[in-house]
Amino acid sequence: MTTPAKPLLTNRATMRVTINDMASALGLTKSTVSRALNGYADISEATQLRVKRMAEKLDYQPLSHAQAIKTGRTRSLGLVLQLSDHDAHRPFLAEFLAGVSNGASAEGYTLTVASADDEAHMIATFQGLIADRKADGFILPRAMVQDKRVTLLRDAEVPFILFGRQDDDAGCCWHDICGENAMRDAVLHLARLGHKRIGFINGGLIYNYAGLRRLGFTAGMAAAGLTVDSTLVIEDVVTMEMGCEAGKQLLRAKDRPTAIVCAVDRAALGVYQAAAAFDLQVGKELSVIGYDGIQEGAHVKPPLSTFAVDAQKAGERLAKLLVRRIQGEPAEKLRETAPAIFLDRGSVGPNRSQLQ
Amino acid sequence: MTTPAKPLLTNRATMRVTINDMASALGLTKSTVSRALNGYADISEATQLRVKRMAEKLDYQPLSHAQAIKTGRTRSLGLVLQLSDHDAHRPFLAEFLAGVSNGASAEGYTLTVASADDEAHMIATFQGLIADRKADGFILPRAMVQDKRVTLLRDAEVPFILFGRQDDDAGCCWHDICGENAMRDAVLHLARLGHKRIGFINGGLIYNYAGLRRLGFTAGMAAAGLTVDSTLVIEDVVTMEMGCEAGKQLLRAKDRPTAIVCAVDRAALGVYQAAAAFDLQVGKELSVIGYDGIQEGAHVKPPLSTFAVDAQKAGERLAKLLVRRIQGEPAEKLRETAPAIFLDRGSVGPNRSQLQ
DNA sequence: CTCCTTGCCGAAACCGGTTTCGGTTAAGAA
DNA sequence: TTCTTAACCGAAACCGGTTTCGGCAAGGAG
Repeated sequence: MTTPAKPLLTNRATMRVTINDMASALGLTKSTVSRALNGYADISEATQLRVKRMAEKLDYQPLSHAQAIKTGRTRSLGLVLQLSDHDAHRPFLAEFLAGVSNGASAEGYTLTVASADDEAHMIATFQGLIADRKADGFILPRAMVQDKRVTLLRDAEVPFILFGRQDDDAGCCWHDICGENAMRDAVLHLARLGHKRIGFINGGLIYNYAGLRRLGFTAGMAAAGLTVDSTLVIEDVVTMEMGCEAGKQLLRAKDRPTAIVCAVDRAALGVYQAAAAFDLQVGKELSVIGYDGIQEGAHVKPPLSTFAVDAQKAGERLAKLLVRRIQGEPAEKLRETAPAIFLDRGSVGPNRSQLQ
Repeated sequence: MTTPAKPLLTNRATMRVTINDMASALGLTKSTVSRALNGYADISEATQLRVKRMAEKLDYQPLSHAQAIKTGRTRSLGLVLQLSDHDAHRPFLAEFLAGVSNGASAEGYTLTVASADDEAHMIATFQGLIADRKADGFILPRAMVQDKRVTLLRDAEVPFILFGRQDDDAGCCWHDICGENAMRDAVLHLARLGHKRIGFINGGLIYNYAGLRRLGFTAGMAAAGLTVDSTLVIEDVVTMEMGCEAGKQLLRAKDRPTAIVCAVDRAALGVYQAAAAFDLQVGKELSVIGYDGIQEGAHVKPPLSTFAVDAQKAGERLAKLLVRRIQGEPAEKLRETAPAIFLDRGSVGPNRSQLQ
């Protein structure tokens, strides 16, 4: 057995300036330099300033994984993507990732991304990343009702933040879009246009948002003085195909709805197909409102009226909040929601049915 | 000035087993343990085995950033996404990322992702990641003709791999899909169906693939015994809107093409709109072939015939090749291509024009 | 039997930081 | 003047690894 193959580069061309360089440039010891940069109280203001100026001048930045071996924190955020979940978040993935990455780097953090096929692989991935201290905290996209990630991270005492909310909220912080308000507003908007029989196609029940959006829908119906017909509510629809099926089922009803609210745009696009199968014109004979604001919605005819979520902004907020969590702020202080923006396009119109 | 806020956790619940634990469990020194695990020749086979067994038993894995401070390598791959480029790679982003992440973790590497808005931000991001040693090597998606990333990384002597190819190939390794073969085959397929006037809508000229695909198109025309009408070739089309415009321009020609080959699916979807504007039925009066295999192509009517690329597989290969590059294999040995898979769906038919 | 390798491992330095622990100096109190 | 105290910084240990160097024992050659 021979010595292993030599790496491509032992010493990289770009020689960094280390804390020792700083120390000798300043005539101080490296311990003083370190404490000055970290704002310790036992270093005089004058010295702190001198050190920080020199750091600026020499463009010194401590090597994150060098400090990590002592501090345990590596200034990086973790993000584990689950792929099996019916590509529900693929449309926003690029924006979301950009947001997270920007938010992280604005705070001096980097982003470590992993992916997992199923739940078992997922928790194994988390455990690996935690054991290797690859991330100081995690961003959990798509909060679920029974979220194993939450229990895992809570047990391991690793900071995390949810994109979505959580009922069992101990140690949970989050940033979320108020989907329930959007659903409520959708119903109210339709009611104002004279719609009375309004169908609801909900999203994936394993996700926490589904319960909230159903609540928003029923709240809207109640506020509009309408009663919810449980035969007009279909749950757990996440793809266009399923949306088409659900749409057909609703349109097949003897007292067909004049409007359908969808918890996700993909389902709404499926409803377009169902409407076509029933020779109904969307926006005239059938009103449809979606949620998500995916690009395809702008290209169908008529353009889908929907509630757009700013995935990039959400990613950025999540990253920034997680950093604050890592730095010790209590979880309860780090919970916020943002509204979805209604895009009133072509798929909604006044109720034309005889029943009105 | 007080001491900074205490971090959330000083010692995490999950106590790792360190090399010292290994050493004392084995009755060896940590230097011996380290060399045994790294396969040094001056450690006896018996001891190596004993150490490795114990590592297995105790589930010991060296902390990557602890070794990094000495070795300089942190077992992580870097990926910088550029967002401004007309969302050309967004459709595959999820699959691509999954592939990269899987390939990396199969080799014991993690993935560090960053994003950049423009070129300046991009190189700044690279420099930051390099200075902080956040990645041992980089995956460069979408090889460009003049690729600043390549020159930057070459200068910094940091390993990298291209998704795409590069003319100035010193130090470059890559994995790429043979788009030129796909374009050639598209032409040959159309020629066999009697098409003679074949238009070509090329993709973004800043990318290296555009030149290759144009070459493939002209090679196909030559092989089919057809001459290229330069008025039927439109360059630099990357969005559906631009594809629609380009399609209209082609269909406006006095001797209108009976088939159009598109270097990217988005352009092909634009051609669908153009065809609708000219009251031409795609697949009958106008044949269209795309390239990429994006999901939307399966949902339009008729379904778009296209060449699908396996983005996940590509990501996986890229990660694995990059690891080999990092471990010292010469770049020339790490260049490979894969074919795109033709999906013969509904948008291609025999030439029905009177001219045939 | 001595000398020289060779095989094998321990000791110690090192990587780039952080953090604890003292020690010195100057200022204020007695 | 002397003692105490606070302010400030250096020395050294430490984090979890890697790598160089040197030493010991066994084996082969002379």
